[in-house]
Amino acid sequence: MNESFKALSDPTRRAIIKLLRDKDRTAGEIAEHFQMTKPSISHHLNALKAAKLILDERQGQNIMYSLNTTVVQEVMGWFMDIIKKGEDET
Amino acid sequence: MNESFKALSDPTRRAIIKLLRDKDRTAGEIAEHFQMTKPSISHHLNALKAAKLILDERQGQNIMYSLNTTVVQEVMGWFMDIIKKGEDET
DNA sequence: TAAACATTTAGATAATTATCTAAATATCTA
DNA sequence: TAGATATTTAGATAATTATCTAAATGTTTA
Repeated sequence: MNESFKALSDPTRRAIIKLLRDKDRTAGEIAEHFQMTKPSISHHLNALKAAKLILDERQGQNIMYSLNTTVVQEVMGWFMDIIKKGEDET
Repeated sequence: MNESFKALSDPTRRAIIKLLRDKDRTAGEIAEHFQMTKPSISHHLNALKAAKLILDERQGQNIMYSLNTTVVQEVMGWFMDIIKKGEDET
């Protein structure tokens, strides 16, 4: 969970997640959306991968990245937990 | 929003939020829960305050901190947005 | 008003991280 | 198999951040 929060603390990485929300994309396609070198994007992809927020699969020359919605939901659960407590105080 | 995510990337700060979920607490009460100096906790409280995730109000000698659930919900909304997209793809 | 208490601010240091360039790895195609 | 393409890894550097001690600020009470 800590890895996830750390991964999400960077705006570039959150933007990558939003890109992957729509459809799976290769590392190159992802990199195109940013004014940053490919190695830097690769570094960010690694952080997201370490947190299991995204999944990678090689497809020929490309590596296709996809969103791991399960883990996104897990993190969202942390927030739900914060919000919901207090409800049962009635 | 970036401030919020940055603030949430630290485990101490997330623990502080969980403490405030149950009830409002003074800076001293919060500090008691951690093996860390009060200035360090103050630094973390500042980060949370900068993100508007918590609110502070002086009460005599103490400063009482409380959770700003509105902002917590806003951040949770970011996750909802990630998850919900794809639903309307049917 | 002086002493005590609660908290923050300032300044220093060590650790982490974001980014770059250069080089390595993996795959495809001619 | 050689060259082209896609991506990552390595190594360096600059910026950010977490933490500490010491000092300052604000409040209460005797």
